[in-house]
Amino acid sequence: MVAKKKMPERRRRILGFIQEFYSDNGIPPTVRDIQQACNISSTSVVDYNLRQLEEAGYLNRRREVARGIELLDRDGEPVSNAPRVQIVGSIAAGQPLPVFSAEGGAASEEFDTVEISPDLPRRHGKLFALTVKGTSMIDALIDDGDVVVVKPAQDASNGEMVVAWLRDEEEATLKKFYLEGDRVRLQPANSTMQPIFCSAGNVEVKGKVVTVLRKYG
Amino acid sequence: MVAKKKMPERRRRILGFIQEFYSDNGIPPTVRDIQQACNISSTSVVDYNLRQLEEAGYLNRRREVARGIELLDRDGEPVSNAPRVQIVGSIAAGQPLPVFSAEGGAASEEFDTVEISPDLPRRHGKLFALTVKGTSMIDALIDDGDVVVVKPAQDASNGEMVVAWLRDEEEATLKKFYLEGDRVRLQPANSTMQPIFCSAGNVEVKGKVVTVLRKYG
DNA sequence: CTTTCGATAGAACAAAGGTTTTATGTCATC
DNA sequence: GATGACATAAAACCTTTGTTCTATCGAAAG
Repeated sequence: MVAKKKMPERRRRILGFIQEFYSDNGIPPTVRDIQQACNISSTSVVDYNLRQLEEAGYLNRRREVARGIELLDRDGEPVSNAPRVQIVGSIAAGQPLPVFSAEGGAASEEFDTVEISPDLPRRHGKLFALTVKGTSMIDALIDDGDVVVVKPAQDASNGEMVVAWLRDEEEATLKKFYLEGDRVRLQPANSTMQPIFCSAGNVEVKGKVVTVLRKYG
Repeated sequence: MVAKKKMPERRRRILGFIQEFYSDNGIPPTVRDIQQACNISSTSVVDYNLRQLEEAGYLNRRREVARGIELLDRDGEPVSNAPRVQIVGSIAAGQPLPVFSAEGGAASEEFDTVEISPDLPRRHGKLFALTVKGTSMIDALIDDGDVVVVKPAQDASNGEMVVAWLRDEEEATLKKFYLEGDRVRLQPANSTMQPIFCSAGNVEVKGKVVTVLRKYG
């Protein structure tokens, strides 16, 4: 059994950045890209850390090739070049949502991600994902364990599926959004279920649902 | 309307090579990679042709960046190398399923396809997809218009989500499969719904559900 | 207190890779 | 035969980018 030491903070950050950069740009970052993004003073430090990461099996470096960094998965296989979005937290009735740092501040140390279709970020830009806990979204045809991919937004047009935060109830939910006069109708995706009505002031749109990912098996 | 002249052979070759190289290596080729692969005597010739291709909208060059070639599709959007699966038909209660030509003969050029995550074919091999018509699958958390990605199979292990054909009822459905003695329990994904029981002989497994795709907006 | 080791720095070097410059060849057109 | 767009060459040039060298620092080990 290979001992798994805890990875230094900076190293983890580097790994995350490579992932993000590759998703965003379709090509791996250079040593200096990493240096800049992670506030590292010298390229040699980046090189040092990359060597460590390579030895630990997290990546592969093609020598004598520019941008030769290749991320590996846990089986040592090259990671797919499909874009990935971060799972920034979970959503469940009654639980507060995680803070949305759409800008992706220096925070976000967890690099739990899901692979998505390349056309999603192309069409919608920056995205994030939430894990659904529990079956409270069952009326939106979303099951426990499903992952919801969301585009950040503060408002919505009628008929769009949104992540809505109900202030009074202190509850997050996924519903279709309809503004009707001074109140909002939140319609479950499931046509056999009844809508929720509440005052416009009570509804805070957090984002629009782009897709749902469900794992079988 | 922009006149579309026929592209010189060499240029077509270059374009093809870039595509192939990127698929194989996960990073775009350098000017010199192209030069070598296409038997071109000088990098300047490659550069010249790349400029032509860029002007014609086939690709994008990020200046002052190594390996900055980015292929574009007909809409001028970055091309995706994500795999696609064919939508071979639709599934709805009471309707026969389309014939499964798992081998996917040379026929069927006309079919719609959906883009999927690269890890799906990597894990499951050859796949196909079905459009869900109507809300009869609502108990499986699958809505009208959803697309179900399926791996061909003739049998299933307990707990797997399958495309099942019920002989007597002449009905296709999506359920979790459980063989219990001489009968089969078909359990909806939705835990609030009741299972269906029927004789093992009445159930014909057509495939295992790998994922569900739902479009919002 | 010294040694050792992981981690960080700064600077320079060297190879890779994008771009430019200048020259040549081809072919259709007038 | 001259003209000009189009394509090809060879070689140099210079920025980007990977790599190396040497030095420092703190914490754990002896």
